[in-house]
Amino acid sequence: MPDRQKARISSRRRPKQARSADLVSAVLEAAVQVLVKEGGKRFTTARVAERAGVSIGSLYQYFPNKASILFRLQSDEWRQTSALMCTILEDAQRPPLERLRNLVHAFIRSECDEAAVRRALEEAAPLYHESPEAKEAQVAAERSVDIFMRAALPDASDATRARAGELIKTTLSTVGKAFSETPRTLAEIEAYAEALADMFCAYLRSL
Amino acid sequence: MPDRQKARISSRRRPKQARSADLVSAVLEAAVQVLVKEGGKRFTTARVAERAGVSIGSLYQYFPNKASILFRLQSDEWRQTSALMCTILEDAQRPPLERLRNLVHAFIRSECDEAAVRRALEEAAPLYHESPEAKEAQVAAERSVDIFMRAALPDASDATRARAGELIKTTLSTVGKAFSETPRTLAEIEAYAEALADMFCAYLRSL
Amino acid sequence: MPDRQKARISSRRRPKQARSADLVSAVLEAAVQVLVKEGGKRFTTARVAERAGVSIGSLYQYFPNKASILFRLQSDEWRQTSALMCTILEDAQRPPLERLRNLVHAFIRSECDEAAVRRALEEAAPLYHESPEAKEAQVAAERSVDIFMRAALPDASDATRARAGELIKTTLSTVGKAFSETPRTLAEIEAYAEALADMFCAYLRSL
Amino acid sequence: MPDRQKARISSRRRPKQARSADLVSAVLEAAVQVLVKEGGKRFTTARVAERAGVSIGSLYQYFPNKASILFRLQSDEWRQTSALMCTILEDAQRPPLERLRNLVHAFIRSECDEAAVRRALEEAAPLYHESPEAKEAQVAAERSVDIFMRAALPDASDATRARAGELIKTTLSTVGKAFSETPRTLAEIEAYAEALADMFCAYLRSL
DNA sequence: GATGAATGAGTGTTCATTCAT
DNA sequence: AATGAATGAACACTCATTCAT
Repeated sequence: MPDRQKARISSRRRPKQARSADLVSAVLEAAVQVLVKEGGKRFTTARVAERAGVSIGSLYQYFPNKASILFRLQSDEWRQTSALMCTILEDAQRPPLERLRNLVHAFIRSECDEAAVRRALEEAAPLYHESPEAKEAQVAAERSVDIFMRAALPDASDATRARAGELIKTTLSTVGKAFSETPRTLAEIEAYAEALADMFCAYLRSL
Repeated sequence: MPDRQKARISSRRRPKQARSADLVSAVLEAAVQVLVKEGGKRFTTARVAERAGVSIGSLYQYFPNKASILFRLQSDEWRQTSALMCTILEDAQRPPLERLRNLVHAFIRSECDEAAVRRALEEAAPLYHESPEAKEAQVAAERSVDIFMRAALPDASDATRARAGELIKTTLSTVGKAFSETPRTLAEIEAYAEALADMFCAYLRSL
Repeated sequence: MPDRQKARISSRRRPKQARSADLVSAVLEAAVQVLVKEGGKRFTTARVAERAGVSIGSLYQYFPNKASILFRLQSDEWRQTSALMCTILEDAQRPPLERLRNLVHAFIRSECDEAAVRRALEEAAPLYHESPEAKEAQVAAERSVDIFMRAALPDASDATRARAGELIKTTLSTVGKAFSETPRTLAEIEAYAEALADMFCAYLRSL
Repeated sequence: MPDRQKARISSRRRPKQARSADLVSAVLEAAVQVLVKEGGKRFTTARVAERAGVSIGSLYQYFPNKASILFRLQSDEWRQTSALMCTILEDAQRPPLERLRNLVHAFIRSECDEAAVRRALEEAAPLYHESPEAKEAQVAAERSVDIFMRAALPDASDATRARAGELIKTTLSTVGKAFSETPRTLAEIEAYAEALADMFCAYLRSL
């Protein structure tokens, strides 16, 4: 279907799609603002549309319902975090455990940055862990972790490696989330990340 | 009917408390059912009252508002978990790392048992981390952890010990929560708990 | 019916009735307190009963409904005010216009004293102007006014006298009410009463 | 249908305002009906919306809360009454006391007309004496009264004039209100207004 | 395509009153 | 007679979503 392809290729320049992209990003930015300034309970479509300078009707043209806005916010965040993880974990220049240590620091820092939005997001809606878009990013991250684990535990069995990878991934993300729930100083962040990295390294070395 | 009489005798002494206790527990049970069967979004005072076979008015006689029901559910759970932790951690019979391993297993199992309610609870309301009742249980748990850490890391500095204790506590609770979010087989539970315990032990040994 | 009379005569000493009188007055006092401290909107039977140290059931034994409490408060006040008016107006010692001047002063002062209760009373319920008990007191006051008017306007026609009496009565009560709506200093009270009395005297002299 | 077209043309210019004005006036009319037919206690937003043929949601689009409806009714009335007073009092053609007499008659008549709504209004809510809109009208009326009093009492001191003006204003409004509380015949209205005017004139002449 | 007025089901909560004990 | 737990109708107000223009 060449037409379709043409459309896709040229899409970025077509005025409608450009406009819709503007609208979508305006809505998303507004959503973040509403979330942070008003809290999850006061996160309403009307308020988002108003702050975005867009009519509710238009908002509903691009987002089928309120959940889809929150959902989109969440998967965007996931995508960013995944990209970060991939970049650091795949840095073949450095030895595995140093990469892991870097990852932990970067991740904890990034969690603390995004804490306000994340908190409001959770307050506003049940979290959408199962979204297809989120899955995509997760798969990429998963692959990076696998590659990393193979480098870190070259001699372990596949099962051990999988379990350890899973555990580290979960620990990093949930502990990072919990830690960032309270506002932290830079020093606290570094100290906590260091301890967490210590734990991971000790664990990997023990396997 | 001697049983009945006994019951009568003991309830006649404190008729109010007994009746109100019935009502309170009926409401709490109903709340759990509504939470699990309908989800957090459909958790309404009316639905809880109806399922409890109680009028809304009566519900509001014992719970000042909707949040207080959720809150109560949560702090009851907290109390149980804390008690469990204290019991295991303070078991001076066993060496520290064995106690830790036992704790991890018990905790993960208990998290999986309570997963449905917990999930719905989070969906229904921002979690009430700061409740005085919850605090009390937390303080007891904290103390147990301190005692345990002193046994596990007798030679470490106070700062190291505190940080390690904090990290293990957070990791156990958040990872347990995340793990229990998806339904698990017994085998999965055991394997995961074992890996987590391994990580903790490796960490403590490394300090 | 002698039995009935006996009962009536001894009523004050019979323990039951004494108790009920206590209860009634406790409720009425509590009602005033609730009215003043909580405002008309928060004037509920439960709150009144609680402050009176009485069960709601008992309250309802003596007052058929919430309105009847407010109603009773109101007619008690009316009775007091009427008594005051009668006393002053019928004071044959003084010339009519002096009596009128005294009445105006006394009335305005008394209105200012009772302002808080009156305001809350109005806020709590539509006023019960038509109560039989209130009527009784009003009739007595009416009679005093008539007597007074005859003394003040001996030569006027009955119609004129009736109209003037009616007008002065209404003016005194409504203007007094309006004036006392805002808190006043003693000096303000005296000045206002003086002006009002001036107006009445000028009016009566002109007839 | 030229009339229709004219209407259309003028409404097309401000379609929002025209429609919203319709809705607002429909709600206000419905509010008056509910107030008069059902009484202040049964004055609910739902009933008003229903009688106005409008959804509750729409009602709340134009009135932020129940009080605002009552409030609007009240201030509209105030505005009308103020305009009436200004017109009559500032009529420099006639001598002051004749203007006053005219005012009293007009005012009492208007009070009797509006009695039903006013009564229900009072029953429905504590009166909103302090509204900014009401204030505006009151200020205009105040000014008219000042001008009038200067014409009526050119030689009195400022203090005397102020007090007399205040007293007459209060008396007229409160007595008018009380008088109109009961349904009256035209003859009664005239007679009462005459007596009231007599009292005012006698008072002013006496100063 | 864009708008935003209109909708109305749904929410948490109160409180006058009843009635079994 | 006294109690106070139980009732449930009623309320003000919100907000996701639709659809006529």
